Amino acid sequence: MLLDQIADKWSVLILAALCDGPLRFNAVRRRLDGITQKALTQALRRLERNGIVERRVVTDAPIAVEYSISPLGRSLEEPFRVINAWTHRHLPEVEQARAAFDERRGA
Amino acid sequence: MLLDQIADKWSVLILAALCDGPLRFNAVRRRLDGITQKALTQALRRLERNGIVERRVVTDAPIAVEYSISPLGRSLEEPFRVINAWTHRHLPEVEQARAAFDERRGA
DNA sequence: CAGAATCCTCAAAGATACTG
DNA sequence: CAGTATCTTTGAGGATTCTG
Repeated sequence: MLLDQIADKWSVLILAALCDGPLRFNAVRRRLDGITQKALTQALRRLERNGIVERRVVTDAPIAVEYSISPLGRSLEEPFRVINAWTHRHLPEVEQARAAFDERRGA
Repeated sequence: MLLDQIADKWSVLILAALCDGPLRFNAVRRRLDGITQKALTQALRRLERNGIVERRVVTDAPIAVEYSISPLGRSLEEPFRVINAWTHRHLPEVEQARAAFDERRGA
C-alpha cells in the first residue's frame, strides 16, 4: 500500500507534531523521543517527496529549515481518523484474540 | 500503529483473497504470486493471532487447513475502503510530487 | 543548525531441505 | 497437504564522525 510509507511509526508522529504549525528540524526531533537524526531525515525526505510535508530553507545565519504539513498532508486526516476509530473500537477484541492464541500454545 | 501488522503488503492481499470465501493454505498461496511459504505462514499466523482470520483444520486425509475471515476481519472493511478512496483520489498528486522532487535533484 | 557519510550490527527475508 | 527447521543473504537501523 501507498499508505505504508506515510503511516509508519515515525511518519505518523511527525505529522502529529507538525499538525499545530511548522517546526524546524531539531524542534521536530525534540518532540520525537528516541528518534535518531538519520531516521528523522529519512522520514522527512520521504514525506517531502510524497508531497505530504513542505520544506523551506530559511537562509538566515544560523541556517534554519522549517517543515510544515501540505494541503495533501492535511487530507490524510480522514483516513487517520477512521483508523484510530477502528483501533479504539476493536483493540479489546484484538488483545483478547492474542491472549487466547498465546494461551492455546503455552506462552 | 496496530494497523501496521494487518495492513502490510501480504496481509492485505491475503484478506482480499479470503474476502470471497474460505481457502486452503496452498489455494491462498496460488493466488498470491511470489509469496514464499514461509512468508505466507508468518502472515497467516499473525492474522490468526490478532483474530483477523480463523484457522480450521479439516482432519480428512489428506489433511487440509482452511482459512477464513473472522467478523473482526470484516470490520476492517471501512478503514480499507477509506484508505483506498484516499489513494484513488490523491495518487495523482503524490506521483506529481514525486516527479517534482526527483526532478529537483537530478534523477 | 541541518544533514551527509561511514561503519557496524542484528533481525528479517529468501532458499533449501525435511516431516507428520 | 501444510507446515517446521536450518542456513544464508540482504539491508534497515543505530552510533559516530564530519561539514556547508
